[in-house]
Amino acid sequence: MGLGIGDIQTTKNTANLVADALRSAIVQGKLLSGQSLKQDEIAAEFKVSKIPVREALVQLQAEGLVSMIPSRGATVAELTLIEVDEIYTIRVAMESIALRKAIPFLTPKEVIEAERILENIDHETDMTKWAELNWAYHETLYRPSKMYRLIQITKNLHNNVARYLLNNYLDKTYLEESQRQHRQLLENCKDGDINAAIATLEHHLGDPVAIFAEILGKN
Amino acid sequence: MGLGIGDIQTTKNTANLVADALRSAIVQGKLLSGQSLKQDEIAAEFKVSKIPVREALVQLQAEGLVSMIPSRGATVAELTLIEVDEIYTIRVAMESIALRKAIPFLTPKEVIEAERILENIDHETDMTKWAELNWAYHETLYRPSKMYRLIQITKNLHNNVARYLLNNYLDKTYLEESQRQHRQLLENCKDGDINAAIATLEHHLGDPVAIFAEILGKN
DNA sequence: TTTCGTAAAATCGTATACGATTATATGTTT
DNA sequence: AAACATATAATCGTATACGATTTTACGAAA
Repeated sequence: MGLGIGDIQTTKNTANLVADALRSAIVQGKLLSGQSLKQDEIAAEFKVSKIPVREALVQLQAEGLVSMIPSRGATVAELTLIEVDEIYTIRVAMESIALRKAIPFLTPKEVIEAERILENIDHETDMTKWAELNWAYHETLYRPSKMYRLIQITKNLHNNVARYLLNNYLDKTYLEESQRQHRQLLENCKDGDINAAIATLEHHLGDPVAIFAEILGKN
Repeated sequence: MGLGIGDIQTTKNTANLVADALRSAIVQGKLLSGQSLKQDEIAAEFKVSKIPVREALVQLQAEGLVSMIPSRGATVAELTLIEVDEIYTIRVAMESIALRKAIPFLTPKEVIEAERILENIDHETDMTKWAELNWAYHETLYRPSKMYRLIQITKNLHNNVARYLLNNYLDKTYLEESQRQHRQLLENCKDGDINAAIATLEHHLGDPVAIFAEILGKN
């Protein structure tokens, strides 16, 4: 049956809940890159034993958010600019595939949902929620592709760069430009213009990389 | 520091070893799709407790090889043909990126290694080892790209379809054709002809999908 | 026979405990 | 003071134990 976003998620076990909490903290930048993640500390914080904490860390390591070295512990994964660039390169390819496949199957349902999310983004001031809405918007456009694996991989990559975005990048000028691009992308999708949509997406995902490179150049 | 194939892997813990063993068994088809993976059984088999077994299962779930439902256990992940198709679509995109980035940095070292692997494939009769060598060949060509995340993701995808390949697909005709394509790809790479290399790769990765679709049509 | 309910068995989930490994502190020698 | 050795503390890794959940077996009722 595979993955699939619509899968019935029964109840989560403790490890899943811990992983969710740690993932949020990392993506939001509350846990900084390189910071050590001590099993006992985390276990105490969540009032659980180390067993589910270890499982959560293994999960997050697989997602690229945590680095683990046997017997030496876990840390919040660090990202070099080269890796950020790699991630955006992968994202452009993956999300282009998703768009190409999804656009012919896009229905008013997704369009309306996307528009609703864009309005929420307009009024959102909390950057953490902004990042969540940002991904929710993109995923809405990709979902009709039914390429759930691709979407999951891309979401992980998005989580990995979200920290960079939130810490180094977001100013009002960018946020407005980002929204303009979101709206243009949605227009392209509504028109069924796949090539235009992909071009807009490439532009949209290229901007952050350009700015990161500039930041790097200054140091 | 990130992932990176060259990372110093200190000693592996028990969970890593169990994950390695289970991964091999799944990729080789010794554990069949849908088969349940009981923690106590696996723990007894490897003469360890359930704790590292659970961590191994979480790891393999993240790789897409295992499905887990809380309180109900783990099974070897099943793959629909639609998912196999999705995986090959992603692989073509990812490996094209890797080739494009790698070819300008390809050195005689990788060329010689790739040729050596191809000779080994010629003489390999064990299909399990054939699959390993097959990936080793591809990875050799991608490594100069230094896109270690992309390579890791792609390797996982390869592992996911290897079962299909090994069970439904491999006959002498295909193996010979596959090797012809491998050698053509290597020539394209040596020539520095990126577009030709990508075209060969697309053809190489398209063949299995076509055959799978044919199998599906019969059922 | 089928359906339902209940009891028993199997299996999962995790807290506790303790040995193993690594990191840190302290003192000694050069 | 710097380098090394040793002792101590901190942390990781996992076996054991036991409660919780799910599955299975079995008998009663429809």
